[in-house]
Amino acid sequence: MTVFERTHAIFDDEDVLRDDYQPERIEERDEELEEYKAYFQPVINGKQPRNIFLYGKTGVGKTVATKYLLSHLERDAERYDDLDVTTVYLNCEHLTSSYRVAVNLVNELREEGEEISTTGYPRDAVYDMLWTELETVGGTILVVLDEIDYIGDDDSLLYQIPRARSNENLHEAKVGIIGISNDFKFREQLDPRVEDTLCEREIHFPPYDGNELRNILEKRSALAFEDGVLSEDVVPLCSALAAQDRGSARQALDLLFEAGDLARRNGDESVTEHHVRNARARLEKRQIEESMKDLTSHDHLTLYTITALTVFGEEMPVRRQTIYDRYEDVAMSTDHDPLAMRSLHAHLSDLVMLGILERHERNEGRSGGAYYEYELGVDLDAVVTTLDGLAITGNLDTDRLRATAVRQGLIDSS
DNA sequence: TATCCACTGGAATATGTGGTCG
DNA sequence: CGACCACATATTCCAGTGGATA
Repeated sequence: MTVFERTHAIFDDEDVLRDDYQPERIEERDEELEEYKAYFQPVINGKQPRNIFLYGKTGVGKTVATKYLLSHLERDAERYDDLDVTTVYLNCEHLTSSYRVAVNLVNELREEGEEISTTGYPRDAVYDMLWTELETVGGTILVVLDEIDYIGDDDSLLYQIPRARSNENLHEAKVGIIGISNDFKFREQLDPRVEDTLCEREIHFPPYDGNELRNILEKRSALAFEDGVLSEDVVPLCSALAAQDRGSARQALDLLFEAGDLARRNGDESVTEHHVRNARARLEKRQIEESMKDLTSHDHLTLYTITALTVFGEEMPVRRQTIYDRYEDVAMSTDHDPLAMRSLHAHLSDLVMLGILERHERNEGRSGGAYYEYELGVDLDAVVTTLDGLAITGNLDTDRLRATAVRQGLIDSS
């Protein structure tokens, strides 16, 4: 009997498919890079840097292009003795105010161990610290604020930075902001004065089409996979699926990686269309589960309530009052104080925004009035799996939930 | 066409948490 | 310690809303 068997290596270097991989060459973005490069020219000439605003959906090369150009810029600037270029990269994900972004910038610029805490200081004190740090660094400083739309409508920092010199907050340092956003509407919600300065140069990154994605995937897969393990139709399929959806290279690369990973785990010799299709389903499910994990406890209770209503035979979709009645019981049985109706309503709206719930508007006029009806907007299996892993549902019977759902054919029994 | 139902959702305000500073 | 700060969440209050019906 054979105990050990040689497995087939699928990947040569899987890191090439990862999010943080920085390719030697950026594919399919020649025009954008050309434009982008031109906007950096003043920096090399020793002038005040321009503020630049990049926008485009996720996975269309904004961040990769930025990191690529900035690393070249820093390197090329070293050839000039009178030039001192520093870049600071900050991802603003979850930083929902100017204050938080400022705190994170200060910490980014400070030595390890010298960081400040995220609350407690007056706003102006943090801004002063920021000016001090920027002055200490001096020279030309390019601040990249990725996913800047998280900052919402509190844009005072974006107003202050470009004006720091004329307000005598900065003397030595020349600061330029590079704002990156997924959401073009963000621009419109800015204060007009901020929009003027921040968006003085802007570049749009369009989604990739199928052919572009195919080229990108071919270049990457040549490095990532062992020779000959990809069957012919894998790259075209990943490209086509991603192109149909959002035109995101990120998505196409994730799909390719996941397909390879599945093949590896199954001990298969090659990656086939079949793996890609499975990978897609797995990624979708995982994405739903991820999005549900960072919700608040009352979001989870709300979600549990609706799931329970779905599984235990309530007529779907359900109205708010029905949800609320059940929710009160659920909250009590898990040692939570039930929230007021208005708050539950807010949680329902949040879940709708996240696509986890669906909401239908109904209006029965004088006799019935206007109201919403809610139901789950995502795969029931994914919801039950997530709820099962949560601490708050400890004394709720998620096993019975799943068993009942399976019995009713709402979930596959696998 | 005015009415009226059963909500919705904005705004002001309150509460609780985790922090600085003198 | 007490005064103060930022922020996430809740609560309270209530002016709309849109369409079936009298």
